[in-house]
Amino acid sequence: MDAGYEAHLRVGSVTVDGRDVALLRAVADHGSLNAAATALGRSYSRAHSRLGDLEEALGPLVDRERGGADGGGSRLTDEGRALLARFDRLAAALDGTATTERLVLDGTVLSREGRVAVVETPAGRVRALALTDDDRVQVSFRADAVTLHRPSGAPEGDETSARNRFEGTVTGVDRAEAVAGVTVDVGAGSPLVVRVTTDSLDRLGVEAGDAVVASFKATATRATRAYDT
Amino acid sequence: MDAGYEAHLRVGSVTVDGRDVALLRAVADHGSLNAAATALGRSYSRAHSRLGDLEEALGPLVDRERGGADGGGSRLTDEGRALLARFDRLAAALDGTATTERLVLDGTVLSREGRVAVVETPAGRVRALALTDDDRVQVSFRADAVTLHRPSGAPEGDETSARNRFEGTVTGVDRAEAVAGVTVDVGAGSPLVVRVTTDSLDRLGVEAGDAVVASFKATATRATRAYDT
DNA sequence: GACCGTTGTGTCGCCATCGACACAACGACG
DNA sequence: CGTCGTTGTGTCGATGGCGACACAACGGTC
Repeated sequence: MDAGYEAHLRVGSVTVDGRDVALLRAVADHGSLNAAATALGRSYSRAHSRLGDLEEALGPLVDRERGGADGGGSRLTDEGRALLARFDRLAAALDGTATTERLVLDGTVLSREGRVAVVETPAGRVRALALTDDDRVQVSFRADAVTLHRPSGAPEGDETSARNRFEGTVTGVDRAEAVAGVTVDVGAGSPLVVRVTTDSLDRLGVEAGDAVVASFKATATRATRAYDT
Repeated sequence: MDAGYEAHLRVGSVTVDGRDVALLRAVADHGSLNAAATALGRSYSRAHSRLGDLEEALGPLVDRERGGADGGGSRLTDEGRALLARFDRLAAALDGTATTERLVLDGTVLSREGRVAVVETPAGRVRALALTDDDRVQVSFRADAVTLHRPSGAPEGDETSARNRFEGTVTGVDRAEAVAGVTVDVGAGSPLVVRVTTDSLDRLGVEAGDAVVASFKATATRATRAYDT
């Protein structure tokens, strides 16, 4: 069971999705809407009308020329390129969250203050952004939202804004291409996985068996409904 | 122009989306598939067949009983509840990234090592996960991925895994319900926004005009194509 | 002036999806 | 044994989206 998403940008009445972006990108690559549509296996007429709808809401996205020795063609405007960049950033952000592993802890809410809740979990107390009013929750946060520290250099509460902290021992290091996964036993049922660059890993000098401190921000952790019973 | 997404979980041949989850949730609330379908304005027959497709791929999701004084009814199985919890976590994660503001910096890649690139930006050098082979990139990261430090307590390079760091001065603090947005001038065109709990803010004692250090992890920052000309 | 590959329109029909509807089976309860 | 509100099926028609296709307009080039 793997997680996925479909990104879109909503502007006024239209929502531009990955399909639209693929079309624009193909226009940029092929130099004509006709070639772009056929390259994507789509009909020109549909692509044309869709592009018209997009431009009605977003302003000119492509410069079009017709006639001439080569028959004409279409190229992206600056706005069109900006839209591609914007969508790429959104896709990058979403892709990161859909594919990045998360640590999930069962817990119960002890207190709330606005959207911030203090949750008791097997690994300790955690502050999280609560998205439910239930008190039985699951607390989760991303593997790349956790920063590792040596116990000696771990920050005290008053000096940093990352006040969720677990102390634990490293159980394994999985080095991949420039990025490593460090698994830390923090006393919970499942281990905490932290994504770190291999570079950082070497500087920290962390190995299996070492004691480390893992810290992460309350605003980066979420509490959702547990749905038990 | 606001960003959005459509979450789904892919299992084998079916993809369960928000519509399916809404149906399951309605079943849990109303105690029968019939009531759930009508409550959602959907036809029973379609809801029934869709549920059958889901269960064919996922195993039993609802306990169904027919007959009896009350005519019978349906209730979620443990697997069904687990699916709801799983989807809620995914939705929470995606919702966080789609709505959380990001700082975007234009930059050029100086060097690469695997997927990790060193990028020169107006605010300084940054390590990021590169999603493109282009050298003209935009570096972006989430407002809740940045941790603030007092200059005195800011960690040195060897003691933490968060090695991207900007020094700057606070230009404003926007307190909302339990969460505050701190804007920091880091020398780039647009200011850096950091999401912090008001509690952390008070502990740090940060006010406008103060010098602070902002740190964030390379694995939490992305480099995407800039698309200029 | 003919040619060519575009852009710009409109129409037609296919196909998937979904609501609407009809009807059998079920089983506890009065 | 009849009643009732379910579950379990199937069919029909409306709707929307999209490909396929046809055809005019355009404007450099040969």
